[in-house]
Amino acid sequence: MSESNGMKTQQAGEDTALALDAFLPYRAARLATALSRALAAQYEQRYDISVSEWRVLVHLTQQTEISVRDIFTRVDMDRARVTRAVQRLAARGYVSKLVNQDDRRLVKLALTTSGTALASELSALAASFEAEIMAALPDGSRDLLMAQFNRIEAAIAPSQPGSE
Amino acid sequence: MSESNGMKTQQAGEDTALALDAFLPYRAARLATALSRALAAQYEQRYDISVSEWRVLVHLTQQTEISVRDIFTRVDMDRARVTRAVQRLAARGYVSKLVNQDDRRLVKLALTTSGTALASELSALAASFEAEIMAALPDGSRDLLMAQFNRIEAAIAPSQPGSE
DNA sequence: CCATATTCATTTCAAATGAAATGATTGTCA
DNA sequence: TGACAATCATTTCATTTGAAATGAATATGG
Repeated sequence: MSESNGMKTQQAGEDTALALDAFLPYRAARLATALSRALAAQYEQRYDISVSEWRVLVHLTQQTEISVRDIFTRVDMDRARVTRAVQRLAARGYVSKLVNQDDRRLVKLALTTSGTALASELSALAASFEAEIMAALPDGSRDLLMAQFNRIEAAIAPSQPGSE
Repeated sequence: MSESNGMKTQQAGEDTALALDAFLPYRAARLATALSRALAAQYEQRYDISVSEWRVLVHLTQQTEISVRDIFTRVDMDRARVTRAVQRLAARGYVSKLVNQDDRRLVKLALTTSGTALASELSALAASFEAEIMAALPDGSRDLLMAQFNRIEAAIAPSQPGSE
């Protein structure tokens, strides 16, 4: 680097300073990546599963015979990401992918036997990971947090452009 | 697609099902991207500023004469991301970049006059964005949320491998 | 019916990302 | 002092990402 420059610099006035540490969007992002990293550390190498794949697996645990669209509309991933996660899972035999004969544009996804087994292990891991964290919070924190999250998401949604 | 396959599929047992909608890491990630997207929609095209750049700008608002390291250790971005955000901001005259003469490995970052002006506008935008959301929550929710976030992050940290 | 629009899943392509390599500088300690 | 380690910012490179293009299938409306 060598850009000796003569630009004037200036300290921001106190009035305009935003407290980043108390700014919700920033803190939410920081929390999310911290949680995601810590959890992923527990399964990524052990099971060779990415976050995207994990989400698809868990989603298939809740509902089977489902399409790519069903997943990405519910799971905060775009089409491409779901498609790619499913490809990797199918290639490894965890997920079966069939054409829906009622509407041949749709794909019919389901866990295979080994996929079900894997999802069970991952779910157990995830549950205990979360339990460990919640243990550090007062009772009832989980419900309170979820209620707050719901309200925040609801407050954002209205101004959002149509979901697609 | 044509992989007609004969894999057996199987519905996961109820006992192993994880409620994704009540799973903290997932909900935190969903909340974070929703907030980030909604906020970014307000400044990205208008000011042509990315999320990374926004974070660097706001951080420089809090503390000036700072190094790349100072930022990425506090702001949940890796070195490369900070370096690149700073490059773009410097190229556009919002940030000045000088060599720290006390330790010539370090860079000395500061907002320029126009950078300060931009940061002020962005901070105001961010504050009102957040205020609008918090208005939808009961009084005291912000402090409660921050306290919960702090506790959760603290609960994660111990098991984390060294910060680098 | 046929033409056109719409809805899916996938692929393409450019941009963003982050881990590791690099080069420059400073610290350490024998 | 002089070798070696450590630290910092940047760059490199392979991977991931997501917006838009594509192709296939279905819906719609004349």
